Amino acid sequence: MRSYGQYCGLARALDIVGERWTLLIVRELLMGPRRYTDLHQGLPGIATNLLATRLADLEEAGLLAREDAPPPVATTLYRLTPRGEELRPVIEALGRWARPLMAQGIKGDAFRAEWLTLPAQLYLADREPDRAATVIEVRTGDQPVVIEARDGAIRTRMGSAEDADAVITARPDIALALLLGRIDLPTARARGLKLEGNQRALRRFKPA
Amino acid sequence: MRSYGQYCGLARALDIVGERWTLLIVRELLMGPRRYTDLHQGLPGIATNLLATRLADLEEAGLLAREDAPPPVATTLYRLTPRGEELRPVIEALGRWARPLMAQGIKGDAFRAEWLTLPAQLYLADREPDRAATVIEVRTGDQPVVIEARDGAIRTRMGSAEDADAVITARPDIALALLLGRIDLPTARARGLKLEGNQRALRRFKPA
DNA sequence: CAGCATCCGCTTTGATACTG
DNA sequence: CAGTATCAAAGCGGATGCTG
Repeated sequence: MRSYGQYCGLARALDIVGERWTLLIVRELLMGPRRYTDLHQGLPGIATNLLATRLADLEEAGLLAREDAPPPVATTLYRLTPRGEELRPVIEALGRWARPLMAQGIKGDAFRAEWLTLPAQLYLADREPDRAATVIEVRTGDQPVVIEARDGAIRTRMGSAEDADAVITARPDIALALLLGRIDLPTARARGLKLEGNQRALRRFKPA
Repeated sequence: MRSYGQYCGLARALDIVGERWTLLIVRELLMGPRRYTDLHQGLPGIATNLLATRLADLEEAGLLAREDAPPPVATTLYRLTPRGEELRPVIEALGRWARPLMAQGIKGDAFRAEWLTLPAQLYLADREPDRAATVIEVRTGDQPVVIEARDGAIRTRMGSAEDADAVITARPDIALALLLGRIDLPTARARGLKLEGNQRALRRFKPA
């Protein structure tokens, strides 16, 4: 554990969460407790030994705790402690700063549908908070995601929606550009996006 | 420039500002334009070649720009671009998260008076916004700092105050603990703190 | 002296293989 | 499934040298 050796809040924070991969591990755990294998799959590119040492460091720093999963599965789960959860505003601030970076397209980068949660929460707002909920399903590759506008808030969850108002199938950067109004529907379609259901559902979402 | 290669805002942000020392350089520049030598002194422990490459990376990423200082000095200044300034909320979020870490005392860490700016802004509030300004000078070692409560806001600046209501001379962790109300004045005095002037001036400040 | 670039020993990281 | 072991490559810290 190398330290900056400075009596400065930023430096001490970075002593704990500033190493490579650490905040990305926290990102994964902010979506709920995970098994080692889940984390490894959610962090493409990380070496397994690094993941193991980071988890040990985070546990020692009091940001996460191991726990035994309930009987049927009987494995180890990693869960953020309250102190670890307190990093959410940090990750949100970085996520907001990153908005222009997401507009640059996916290039050759890896992508997991779970990662849509962050931009959906940070970049989208509900244009019509007083109307009944609008639900869309987004299919970008590995897993479908449900994005829902309800009561002025945006919620996301993994999985399919029986009652989706619309279903988008597209590359993640195209889907995001459409939802954020950076491109219009014809342009998105020209870039391979498929839309089923009621296309008016999209208007429910506006850039935050 | 190593990349995580993930289409995720957090990962892309960390591709740019996640390397060692980078956010600490931004911390320095958030306090105003600096010369190379100022930066080197404000970042105890950084290797000079690392500072040079980080500055080049930050310039290429559009977060800072070099400029020539006005005639009398005639040197190069490094200044954050607007995009670089937008990192302020990120550093503030990390600074807030670090609050318990600052309570752990200075241990053997290096300290610069300028670093008091962050905790003063983030951890202190004005208890009596309607009264005339209260000004205190804090002497912690290298340079004096002025902390001022005025109109409900906390301001800091480097230097001395002619008209200070009180002057504190102490180790930075002791001064901070006193201002934040974590220890009382007798305890602080027992730990070597000296207070001149009106000790009621301290009551103007409360923990944020 | 300010502003780097170069070199060297050490630490961290990444890729892969292996184990209970 | 959940890691540990191994080793090469990259990154870092410190010292020193170069250039205006």
